[in-house]
Parts: sequence; C-alpha cells; structure tokens
Amino acid sequence: MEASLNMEKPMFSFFEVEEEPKIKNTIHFHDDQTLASKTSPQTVLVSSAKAEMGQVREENQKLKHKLSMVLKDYKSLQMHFNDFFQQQEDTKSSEKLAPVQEGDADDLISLRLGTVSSYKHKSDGPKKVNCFRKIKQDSDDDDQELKLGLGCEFDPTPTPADFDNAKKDERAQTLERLVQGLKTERSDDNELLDQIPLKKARVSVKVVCDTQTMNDGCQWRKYGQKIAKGNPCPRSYYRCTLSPSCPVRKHVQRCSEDRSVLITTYEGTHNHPLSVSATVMASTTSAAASMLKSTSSTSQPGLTTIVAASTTTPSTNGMGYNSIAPQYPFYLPITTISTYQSHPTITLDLTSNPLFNRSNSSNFLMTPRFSSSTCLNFSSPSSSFSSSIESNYNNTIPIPFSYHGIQTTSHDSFKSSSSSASQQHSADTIAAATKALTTNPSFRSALAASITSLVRNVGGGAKI
DNA sequence: CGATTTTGACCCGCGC
DNA sequence: GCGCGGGTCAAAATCG
Repeated sequence: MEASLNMEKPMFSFFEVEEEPKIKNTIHFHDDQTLASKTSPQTVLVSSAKAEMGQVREENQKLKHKLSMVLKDYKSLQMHFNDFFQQQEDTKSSEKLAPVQEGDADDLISLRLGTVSSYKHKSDGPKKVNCFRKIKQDSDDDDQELKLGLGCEFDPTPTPADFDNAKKDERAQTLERLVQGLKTERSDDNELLDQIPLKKARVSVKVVCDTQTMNDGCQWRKYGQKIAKGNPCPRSYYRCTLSPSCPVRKHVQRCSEDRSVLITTYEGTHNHPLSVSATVMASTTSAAASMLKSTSSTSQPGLTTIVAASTTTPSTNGMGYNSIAPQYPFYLPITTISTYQSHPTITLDLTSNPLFNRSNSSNFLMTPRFSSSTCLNFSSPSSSFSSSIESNYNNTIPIPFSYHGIQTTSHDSFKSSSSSASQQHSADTIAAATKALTTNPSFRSALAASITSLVRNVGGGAKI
C-alpha cells in the first residue's frame, strides 16, 4: 500500500513535467507562426505541427482522465482493504476470548511464512504478516486437528485498481475456503521424531536455471565456497543480508548429473519482514519444512521419502472452492524427504514437471515455471505470476486440479535424480498420490501454504 | 569507499 | 585420537 502511494507522486510529476515543455513549444510555435505567414511551405509545417500538438494535448487529457480514474479505483480499493482489515481485527479480537497457547508449539504444525516469528508478533503488535493461525481444535480424539486459517494481515503492497474488487474478494474468499478445507490431523507417532536428535530442517529446491543463483526475492551475500565430495561443481554458501541478524542461510550447487539443474538449500527462518516475492519462496520452504517435520516421523533417518507423482481430483470435492480454484491446474513439485548430515532435508524438485518448462503460460501454475531462459524470478511476480492468474480469471477454462502423491524409496535426497522423479506418471503412482493426498496432513499443510501465497498474490501481488 | 566476492585457514562433528 | 568432510571465518581482492 505504501509503495503504491509512493507511486502516485511520480505519476503526477510525470504529467507535470510533460506539460512544461508543451507550454514552451506553444510559445515557440507562436513565434514561428508570425514568420510562417510570409512563406507558404512553413505555413504547412506549422499547421501540421499545430495539429500534432492538438493531438498530443488530447492524448494528455485522456491520460490525465485515465489517471484520475485509476486513482479513484485505487481509493475505493483502499477503502475495501480498510474494511477488510477491520473485519480481520474484529475476528481476531473475538478469537482472543479463546486464546491459543503458543507454548504448546509441539502439538501444532507451525507454518510461519518466513517472517517475524509468531512469538514476536505477540509483543510487536498485529501489523505483520502471519497468514497461518494455529487453532487448536477441541477434539475428543487423541489427534489434534490443525486448522489452517488465513490471518490475511496483508503486506502493505499495492493492489490492481483495474481489478474488480468484488470479484477479487470473492476469489480470495474462495481460495481461503479451500485452504481452510485443508484441515489436517497429526499422526500419533510424531513423538518418535522428538526422540531423534536432528539439526535444523533444510529445504532444498531443484530448479532448471542457468544463472549462478535463482532470484528468490531475498538479498544474499556469499560467504564461502566449497567443493563438496561427489560433486565437481562448487557449492556456494550465502546468508541473508536483508537483516544483519537474519539467521537464514542457503547454499547453492549445480547437480552433478545435470549441470542445468540448480539445487538451492535453505536453512533457518527469516526474522524480518519480507517482500511479497520473497515471501512466496519463504512460505513455500517453511511449508515444506513443516511438512518435513511431521512426515519425517514416519521415515527412518537416512532414508528418503519421495512425494512424487501427480494426480487429478474432481473439480468439485465438497470443499466449496469450485467457483474459482479448480480452474487452475495445481501442480506441486516432486518432494523428497531425507536426512543429510543429521539435517532433516526436504527437496522440492521443480525440474520434472512437464508444465514447468512450458512456454505457453495460459495455465496458472502454483509453482513458478523454470527454464534456462526464464530462470526463476520471484522478484517480479506481477509480470509472470499474477498475469497468469488474471488470464485464468478472465478465461475461466476448466482445468483439473492436480496434486502429487507419495512414494517411498531409499536414496539420498541429493542423489535422487530427476530421472527417478520422472517416473511419476504411472497409474500406480497416481493411485498412491490420491491416497497420500487424503492421508498426509503435512502435505496438505504445504499445499495450504502455497494456496495462501496465491491468495496473497491475488490480493497484493499484482500492481497497477 | 562501502559492499560484495574470493579463497585459504580454521572449526567442528562424525565415523573408524 | 585421527582423518575426512561440511560449514564458517576473515583478510585480501574486486566491483560499482
């Protein structure tokens, strides 16, 4: 919102600057006109120039008119936002009557979006983003239910004024319903995980990218480089420089088997606000980490669980999202879970999905597309990401809603090649995927986080 | 001149 | 205890 407000001034000054030389030109032509009355060729030139000037003025007026319309739209949208915030505040204050015990974090799956920790939110006030609220459900069962609600404390980012507000709200609500429909239950055997002393969770992202690192919206500073064993390609170590105290680190390494594949491994949680674009990745990785947290309880250390394959579900599944959501093809990356150097690691393989490398962007993808030419660029979601959303809004082509399922192997995550992942399309895997979808709560959490990213992109990612 | 990258040295955990 | 390998540090070099 702030950025958008700042936009106003340059836009105004643009028109003001544009006008000044025109006034000068008018005076100039006036002088010419006096001269022109003596020579006929000059008269023709002057009259044509005059006509041109008239057109320019007309255009200028039109642009001014458009600008005022845009500003008008923006203001009404801003009012909608304020109303929305107010509603959220009301909702939260009512929730405070039944407060959630943050101290019981062990019983809940945290889906922080890589922003300020939830513990800080308590003291810092309600202004920061925390799209997932943990709501402990009263349940007679032993299982504790995890509800993925949308805090919807949107980042102060601009919104598209040419986007119909009412429709947009409806879409956001529809997606919210979808997210809320992904309520998950934790498995009982999570206690086993607590007994295994593991280091910080890591999230690896495999993408096809020909640049040194993929642009994930964050600012990184390289602090080391090593040749890791078993891979001739050097591994580069980066730390987040958006905040001096940010503990987030990542290392980047090319896949030894396919040099075009870039493996980026993230570790830690950002302790500072992130841009929308960076939040997309942060939310994806933190969701994956959450998924890792609970799923790893069922895998043995050193073993690997591959959440692979894709499957299709009916466009209406009783979750009440069929008006919008099912129209997006919904692809999640092939996901590998393992322990590496005592670090629980989840690998999101974004290299194998056939749609990722599609140049035709008429279909919306939950995960960004990567290719050697269009390297992942989270910093400009409005251009490729959001435009895809909008094109789907407009076209409303019914496209199945697809997920990935689960498969289990015993490979090390970093050695799991995309070739093994490419076997995802077998009928067996599809069946397994369907089963996994309905049984794996963490996977649904990850899915929910991605959906929330979408909601936030719809709400605040697109710019005027 | 400050920020970033490079690169060798160092530290630490793990397996033998 | 020793060696290996992953990860980090920090001084020097480079860049904008």
